[in-house]
Amino acid sequence: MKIATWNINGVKARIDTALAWLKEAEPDVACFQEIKSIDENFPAEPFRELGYNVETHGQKGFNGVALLSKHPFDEVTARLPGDAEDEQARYLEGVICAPCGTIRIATLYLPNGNPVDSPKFGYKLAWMERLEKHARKLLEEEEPFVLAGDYNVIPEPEDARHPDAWAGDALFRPESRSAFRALKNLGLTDALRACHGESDRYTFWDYQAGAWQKNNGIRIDHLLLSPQAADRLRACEIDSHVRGWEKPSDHVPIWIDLDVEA
DNA sequence: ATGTCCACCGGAGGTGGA
Repeated sequence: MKIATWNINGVKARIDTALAWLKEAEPDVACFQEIKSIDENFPAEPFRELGYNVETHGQKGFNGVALLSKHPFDEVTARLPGDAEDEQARYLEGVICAPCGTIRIATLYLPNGNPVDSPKFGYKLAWMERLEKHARKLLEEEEPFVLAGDYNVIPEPEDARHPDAWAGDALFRPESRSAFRALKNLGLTDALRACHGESDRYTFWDYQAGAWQKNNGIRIDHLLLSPQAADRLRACEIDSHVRGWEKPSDHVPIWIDLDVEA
């Protein structure tokens, strides 16, 4: 079963690119972030024509996440628990019913957190604490699950081409990295690092200053796996070539292959 | 030397967000 995640940076602007990639990659499940659309305006039909069931949790103008699955959904839940006041559309979790069994998959768009001297950084860290608490609860079930998305965290220096340039940025602040480590220390597996030890594997290249051409990238899109999912991890790859397409997102898809019959 | 892009509002380009 192939599960992918991709910050598409606007579904309206990216519809052709997204459809082209889905046709090429043929994931069973795709997690999208930054759809920048309300649910009513999400162009679900072209995705349905490719055989996907579509679930969205959007808001006007920015943020917004979506789940696409070739298998039917069961108990889809929007919003990360822990703050009833949080109106930002950043989390959608669904249980997928595949012939071989069920798997829980979340699409998440973790707050950027910049500038760090603003309330945005506190919001990011609070959101990460809520995510840890929620993951802790999911782990009690001892079932396969995947937390996939744009974490807006550079976990280690080797996850940036120029780590020094990110010193002080919310994506690389010790507090953000520590919160990401805390998540992993619950017993979750960073799929890319489980499959590839070497550096120079990035998922984001800024639109500015020729970052893609210079390979000035960072790794901020991650799939964290429960032990029951990690046991079945066969592969994890980054579709970097998509960054070189016409009208690209600044992020590229990253996917895993799990050893379960799709 | 940010050298960019997206969406909103409103009906041209400024603004917020990344």
